[in-house]
Amino acid sequence: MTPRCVGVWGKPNAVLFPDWAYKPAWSPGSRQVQLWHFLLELLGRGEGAAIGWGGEWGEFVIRDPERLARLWGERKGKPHMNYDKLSRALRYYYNKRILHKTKGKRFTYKFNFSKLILVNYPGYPPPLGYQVITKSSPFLKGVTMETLI
DNA sequence: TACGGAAAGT
DNA sequence: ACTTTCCGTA
Repeated sequence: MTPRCVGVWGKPNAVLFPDWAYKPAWSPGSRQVQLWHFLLELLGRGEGAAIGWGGEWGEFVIRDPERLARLWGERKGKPHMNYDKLSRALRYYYNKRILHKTKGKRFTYKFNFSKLILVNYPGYPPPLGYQVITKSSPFLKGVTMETLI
């Protein structure tokens, strides 16, 4: 099992999550990408046209909602995807504690990284050019690994 | 813009 | 299970 996806919080710092994050429990063989994986992919690539990190830890801003929806639709083979429907999927993340809304800030949401288990996966090297988060990573600002998990 | 119920799709 | 689709409501 290797880490499959990389999200970046201000290069060169990186966030890894393991292979099993792609697999819904009901379907061990499924590799269907989930929306929050996709968002972290785009954020990690620093492709700032559609989406970018916000000012706080885990916060992100959708800069071009319909463009983001189009990209998501392409990934999932849903040509009629739009922001209305994508945002409904984001709202389903509220109860699951994967995301919450940054109230008062347009198109701004925030990852609940503590729930996402976005910590380094011990025993595996980071992809080239990336750095694994550790307890002492300065941008964690005093948040411990135990807190994140 | 944003929310969340309801039902359908994969 | 995780959306996608649709839509009434605030």
